[in-house]
Parts: sequence; C-alpha cells; structure tokens
Amino acid sequence: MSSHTALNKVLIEFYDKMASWEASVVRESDYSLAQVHTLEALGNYGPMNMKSLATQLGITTGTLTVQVDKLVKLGLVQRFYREDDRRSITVALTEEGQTIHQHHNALHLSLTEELTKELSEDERQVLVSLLGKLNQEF
Amino acid sequence: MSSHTALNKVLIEFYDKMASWEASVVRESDYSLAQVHTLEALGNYGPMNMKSLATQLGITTGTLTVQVDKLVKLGLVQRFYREDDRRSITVALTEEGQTIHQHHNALHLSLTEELTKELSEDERQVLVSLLGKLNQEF
DNA sequence: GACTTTACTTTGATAATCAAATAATCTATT
DNA sequence: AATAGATTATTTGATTATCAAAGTAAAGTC
Repeated sequence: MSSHTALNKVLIEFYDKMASWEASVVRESDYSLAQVHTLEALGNYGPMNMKSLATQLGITTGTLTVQVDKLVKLGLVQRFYREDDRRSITVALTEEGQTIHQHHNALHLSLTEELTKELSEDERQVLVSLLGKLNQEF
Repeated sequence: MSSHTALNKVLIEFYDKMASWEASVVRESDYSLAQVHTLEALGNYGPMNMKSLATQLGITTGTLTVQVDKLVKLGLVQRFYREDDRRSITVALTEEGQTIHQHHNALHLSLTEELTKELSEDERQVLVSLLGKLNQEF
C-alpha cells in the first residue's frame, strides 16, 4: 500500500470517528448538530459574514439564514450590520453563545487529551506541525 | 499555548475542512450527504449490521432504516438476513454501490495527495503512524 | 445611468432526523 | 421450559435541516 493510500485511510478514519464522537456528544446536549456546528465555526474562527459561514459549514446561505434566525431567537448569536457594505452582515456569538461554545470546546480538548495520552511531547508537536501543513493546503 | 491546545485546534480545523470539502463534493454528485456517508462507511469498513452502521454514522437506527430503504431501492446496498441471529441483518454494498464508493474514494485520494504534496515520504509515514495511534484511542 | 454581480432572505418542497412505540428474537434465570 | 429482560430492527408521528429557485437590496462595472 502506498503512503498516500495509507494516509488517506487514516485521515478518513479520523474524520469519521470525530464525526461520530461529535454526534454522540451533541445528542446529549440541548442543541442540534447543525446548531453546535454553527456555534463552533463562529467560536473557532471568529465573526464572519453569512457567505463565509455557509461555506465553512458546507450549507447554502438560505439554510443558514433560517439557522441564524433560530440562534438569534435563542440569544446565542447576533447579526451586525456593516457600514462599508450594507448587503453584508457579520454574524457573531453573544456572551451566552460564547459560554456554550467554550463548554463544547472543553469536551473537544478532553477528547484530544484522551486520544494523545500515549504520545510523547515531541510526537504531539510533530503532529501539530504536520497537520498544520495539511490544513494550509485546503 | 500547550501542545494539547495546539493539537486540539489543528485537529478540529482539519475535521472542519474535511467536512466542508465533503459537502462541496457531494453537492455536485447525484446523491445526498447522508447517502454518500452511508456508502462510504460500508465501503471503507465493510458490511455490518444496522446497529453498528448507525453508530458509525452517528444516527439512530430508525433514521438508518429509512435511509437503507432508499439505498436498496436505488440498487446501491443490500440487506442480508443472518441465520445465527435472526434479529440482526447485515447491510452491504451492491456492485453498483461499490462502483460509486470507489469513485468517491478516488476523490478522497486526490485530496490526500494534494494536501500532502509538500510533505516528504518520511513525513507522510510519521503522520500515518501518529494518526493511527489516535484512531486506536477512540 | 444601465447592466451585472454580490449578499442575503424568502418560499415551497423534499429529505433527514429523533424519540417513542412496536415486533421479533435471543439470553439468562429459575 | 417458562418467564423476564435485553437486543435488533422497523414503524410512526412530529420536528428540523436542507436545497433550489425566486426575490430584494446594495455594490461594482462599463
């Protein structure tokens, strides 16, 4: 098996397991998977406009408009209207949204610690470096 | 920033970007995201029963029953009834299902090659090894 | 200024999802 | 072997997520 094939396999396996873990965590929470994903995107990457957020989430802006409406109603995100381009709006977490995101992120951190508990500090740093390079290429 | 925090960040970022890529690839195909995920799970991990497949996909068996019904109707998966446990059924790809999975997997392989084009052969092997360890811990 | 593009929303229809109830089968205990 | 309990899958009813396409408003282009 070539190194590309082997790498492809472990990358997909990691992705699948992460998705599965995320689903089980979210099912125990008060929010839907789509909602948590939206909060995560805004929490991890900061405020952004609808277009960017939709792309980031892999959904259409139409779907996102509905989702943001609900999250606004729940008090978790806010819309900010831009002066420089009045077509565009900036979506951001409210304080409560940030709190929920931080809670969810803490679960992610626990998972990461669990997953890498057998790795040395050097290995962790190598992994950060290599994955960082991959992420840049997307 | 601790190595755990840094690692958590790149892992989440990789997961997000993979999900986003997958969504854009699937939108251009004839099948839905849920359908492709089902085909991928069966193609990557082999035939399995409803319970395992639902867990793997992060959905309930009720949802999966509906999904499998559709895929059976489309001729992409088959149900096999077990002799040793007649409550359980085994779900597997048909030949056509395998063809579609292989096509989708080829896209994944292209992506992997693109993402790792700047890495050395040694780096790729290190990454395979480290990610393999993480995957085992899930 | 007219035309095109861009950003977002709305609408109408479909697909995905869950929780809970049901049915069939298996396992364990007595 | 009879009963009770657990497991596996399906069905049902309701909700949520989703898309494509059409609509609106603002910005960019020529």
